[in-house]
Amino acid sequence: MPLGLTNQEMKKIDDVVKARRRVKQGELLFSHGDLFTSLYAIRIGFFKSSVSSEDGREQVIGFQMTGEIIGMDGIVNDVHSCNAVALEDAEVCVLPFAHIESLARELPGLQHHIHKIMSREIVRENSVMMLLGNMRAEERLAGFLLNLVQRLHARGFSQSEVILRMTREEIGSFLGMKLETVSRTFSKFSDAGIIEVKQRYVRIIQADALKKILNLQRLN
Amino acid sequence: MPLGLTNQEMKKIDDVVKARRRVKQGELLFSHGDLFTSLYAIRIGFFKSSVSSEDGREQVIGFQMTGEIIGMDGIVNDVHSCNAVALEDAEVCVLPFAHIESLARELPGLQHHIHKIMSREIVRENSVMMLLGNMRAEERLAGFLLNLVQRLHARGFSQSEVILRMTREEIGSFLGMKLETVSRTFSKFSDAGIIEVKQRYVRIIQADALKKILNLQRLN
DNA sequence: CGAAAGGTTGACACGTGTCAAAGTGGGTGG
DNA sequence: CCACCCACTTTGACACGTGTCAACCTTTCG
Repeated sequence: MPLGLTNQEMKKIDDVVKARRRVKQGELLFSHGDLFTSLYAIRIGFFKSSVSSEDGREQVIGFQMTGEIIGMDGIVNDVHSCNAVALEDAEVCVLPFAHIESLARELPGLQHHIHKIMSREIVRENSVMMLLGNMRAEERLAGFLLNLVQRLHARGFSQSEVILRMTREEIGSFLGMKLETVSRTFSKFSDAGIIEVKQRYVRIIQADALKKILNLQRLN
Repeated sequence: MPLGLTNQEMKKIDDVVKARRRVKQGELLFSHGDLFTSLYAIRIGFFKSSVSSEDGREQVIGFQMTGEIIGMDGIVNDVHSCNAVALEDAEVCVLPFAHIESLARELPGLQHHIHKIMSREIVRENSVMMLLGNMRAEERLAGFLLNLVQRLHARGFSQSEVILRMTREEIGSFLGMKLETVSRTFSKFSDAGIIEVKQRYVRIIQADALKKILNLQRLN
């Protein structure tokens, strides 16, 4: 909320944001079919969001971390269409959407902020579609790693070291590839000296090499 | 706008919606880097939206038709991040976003409507991610065709016949496959008696068969 | 300490990409 | 108004990246 607000206005927002909810590792924050009432602002922890097809296949549509907002899929039909699972013990602010809307009518800055958050999600998904539609395994994984460390870095963490919160299978689901291919591609990067991998631990040695893989795709 | 509004309120909305813009076939409504000022409601015509990577590859992220709203990608950074091209002569309503926002503060129904539109776009992209990440060529094309005729049918057109407005290459870009694979998959469906194809003309003979291909994916 | 879950690696299969050639249709200029 | 041309589509042969299946290794947790 980076906006010039009076104390009174800040207080109104604080009131909406009061409720907290803890979600243990592996538990659902919400799932497909749940009534939509609120958005959630992640305070602590790491989530994955996914949709599933009628025949049971899962597609991870994103990984969310501290400061990000989830639940916007539920607005259109008053029912959530995707699942949100905590990948580690987590805590969220519950933001009752009806309150948000009424507050947004009073506070133009808040209103615009909400529009931006939804637009950002649309733009993010656009770039995931590029990744899924146009890129090969190496490019996908390079893009995934760079995006992940960039977001972690923005939150004060290392830009070269990560402990992954998700399995190879979940990474693969997100990137549209099988877990074996994820594992093999990690190994390939490791053999090339671009990263160091040991299970969930990943250290990026040559970020430039990853960027190169991401951009100059078809030139190898 | 399916909402109980007074005449006065309707008039305010009409004022915002007054401006029109014509876009000829092949022309851009907006493109990557353009300043964002407005959303656009399609009155007539058929559009494709796409993003492009730094090395020039294009990913079609959607096809939009009458009644749909485009341009929401621009809100987050005040700059459009994707391109919108008319696939046939088209006309849109220009909806200046600042006006929309101020009006939405007065009219809760309009406000919620806007949130729904953005949420619907997020949900749509979720299902495209499922398609790109989990499905094979036949399933993708089946899903594409069913979605297309369903939307056309909702607008009063036939639910079994379509004249495609886009090339095989554009379909392929959207579905994450090459144009030859699109063509081959059309032929395969045609050989199976599921559809009739002649260039841009497609007639769906067995919608059930398409639905079956879409759901029972890995059971062939 | 043992079992279960997750990760790595190998061999092979298969779907889709690539490259090439030929067919089709619509728009435009003569 | 017709014919040519160009963009688009179809189809074939082959290549290659990723999926599949299986075995084995590592780590975590009860």
